[in-house]
Amino acid sequence: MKKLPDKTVERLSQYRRSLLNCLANGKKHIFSHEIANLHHITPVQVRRDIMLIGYTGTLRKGYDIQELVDLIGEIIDTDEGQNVAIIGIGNLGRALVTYLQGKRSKLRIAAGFDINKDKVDRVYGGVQCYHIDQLEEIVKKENITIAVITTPADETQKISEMLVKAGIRGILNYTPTAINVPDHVYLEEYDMITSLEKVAFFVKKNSLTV
Amino acid sequence: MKKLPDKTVERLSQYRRSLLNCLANGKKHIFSHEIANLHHITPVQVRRDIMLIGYTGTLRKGYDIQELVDLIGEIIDTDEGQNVAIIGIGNLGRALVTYLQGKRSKLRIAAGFDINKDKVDRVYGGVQCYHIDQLEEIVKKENITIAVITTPADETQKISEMLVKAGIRGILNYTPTAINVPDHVYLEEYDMITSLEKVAFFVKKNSLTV
DNA sequence: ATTAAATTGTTATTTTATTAACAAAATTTT
DNA sequence: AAAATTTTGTTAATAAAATAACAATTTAAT
Ligand SMILES: NC(=O)c1ccc[n+]([C@@H]2O[C@H](COP(=O)([O-])OP(=O)(O)OC[C@H]3O[C@@H](n4cnc5c(N)ncnc54)[C@H](O)[C@@H]3O)[C@@H](O)[C@H]2O)c1
Ligand SMILES: NC(=O)c1ccc[n+]([C@@H]2O[C@H](COP(=O)([O-])OP(=O)(O)OC[C@H]3O[C@@H](n4cnc5c(N)ncnc54)[C@H](O)[C@@H]3O)[C@@H](O)[C@H]2O)c1
Repeated sequence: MKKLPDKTVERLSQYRRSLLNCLANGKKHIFSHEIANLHHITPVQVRRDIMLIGYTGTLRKGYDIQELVDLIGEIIDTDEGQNVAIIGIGNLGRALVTYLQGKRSKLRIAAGFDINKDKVDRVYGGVQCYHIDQLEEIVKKENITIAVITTPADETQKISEMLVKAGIRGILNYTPTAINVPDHVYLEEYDMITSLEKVAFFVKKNSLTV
Repeated sequence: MKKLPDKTVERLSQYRRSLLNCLANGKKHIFSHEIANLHHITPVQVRRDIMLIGYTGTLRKGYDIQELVDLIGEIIDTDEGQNVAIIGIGNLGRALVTYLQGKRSKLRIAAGFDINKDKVDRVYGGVQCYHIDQLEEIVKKENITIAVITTPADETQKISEMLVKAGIRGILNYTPTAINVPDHVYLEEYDMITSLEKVAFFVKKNSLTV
């Protein structure tokens, strides 16, 4: 398959989320404009994305939801699934563990890591918390490929180096400190303040233009 | 000023975050390539963004950090600041309150809302939690313009309608249920699973192409 | 049986975003 | 003093993403 646009990959994940929801409600088929409505985009965008992954719906019935879900799975997921570690079992880390665990069959939260004695060796939302010193050992043992960083900001760079050294292949960084990783490690960073400030900016703009 | 590209607005927020950090470390000036390194982008992108907001650095010294921070503030913030409500004081809501409160002088977390008797009338991270029935009253009293939704997913649509009715101007939705709002309300949605799946996809892709 | 309506799939066009190119100015080196 | 270097600011070019246009097909309506 030819290279999928980044934005298409993102949207496929979003489509699957709502498609799974439809399935849960007993819905079997869906039209491009229905998907579009669920995601604030145009039906053409939806059809184009679906075209790019080589799926074909049926005229008048639309897309078979289960087939589409399966195909998106083939694109995003690996057969065996990937194991994920949460680094820093604080407020956000714990919230994430409970949110993510069990949500996707091919993403397993395999371990948490912390430095605080009170947290180490406890279980949070079904996930074992290890001491950060055991990172490399557990990453290897559990075949963890992805890490989510939710430690204090000033630990971020150090943690990211440990993760790279341990052989992690992808990092999702929720701390406000940007990090640098080698090319073979995929990095995604997100800061909630930026989302909030984006909202603030457009609210301000709208009030001015009205 | 002419319309700023969406992406520029996002980056300005990110620049400010790291610039504030530089200031805190006593740094006074910064070059475009330094900002670029902190955000995994090119120096040209940085200069272009800064050009768009009409700021001019000095050759050989770069940008005056304080001036740049102030100017970004003039763009993103309002003079009086905006008040924010967090709807749903669960795991994520509480994490957010403690994270956001006091981080930006022009964004004040003015109230939390929940439906659970145990949470109502308590204070979390300095923020008073009210019953959701008091939404409209408090939104008006505290002049709240922005809401962050962190309730269970099946409450999302109902909550968003209440928010619109209460006069909220911008919504940041962290639940996995997309919502629909009128044009005059700015909506931003984010799902952590999509970020995680994006990482998963690119990790998979990288392992294949190596 | 014909026409109209709905819907997909795909190419073409437009818009938005990023990157490249380079002139201008300040500083440093020779 | 002249040449080289560094860095900004801006326009031009390219790339990526979104939208529009429309043919093709199926079903429904007349
Ligand atoms: N709370 C939020 O909603 C939120 C939102 C966005 C970003 N963040 C960021 O996420 C990070 C975590 O936020 P939080 O509110 O959960 O903070 P927190 O203090 O509650 O949690 C941090 C956890 O990391 C652990 N830790 C510290 N050093 C460590 C190390 N070297 N190795 C492993 N674990 C270590 C601490 O023991 C603690 O359990 C912060 O950087 C924060 O800025 C938080
Ligand atoms: N926990 C995470 O890291 C995470 C990450 C991404 C998204 N989310 C989403 O964020 C939402 C909250 O997650 P959580 O883990 O904090 O859940 P939670 O159950 O801990 O918190 C939900 C809170 O909302 C309150 N609530 C319920 N109905 C309400 C109503 N009608 N009005 C006001 N408050 C109401 C509940 O009393 C509870 O306090 C969920 O939709 C979840 O899918 C969570």
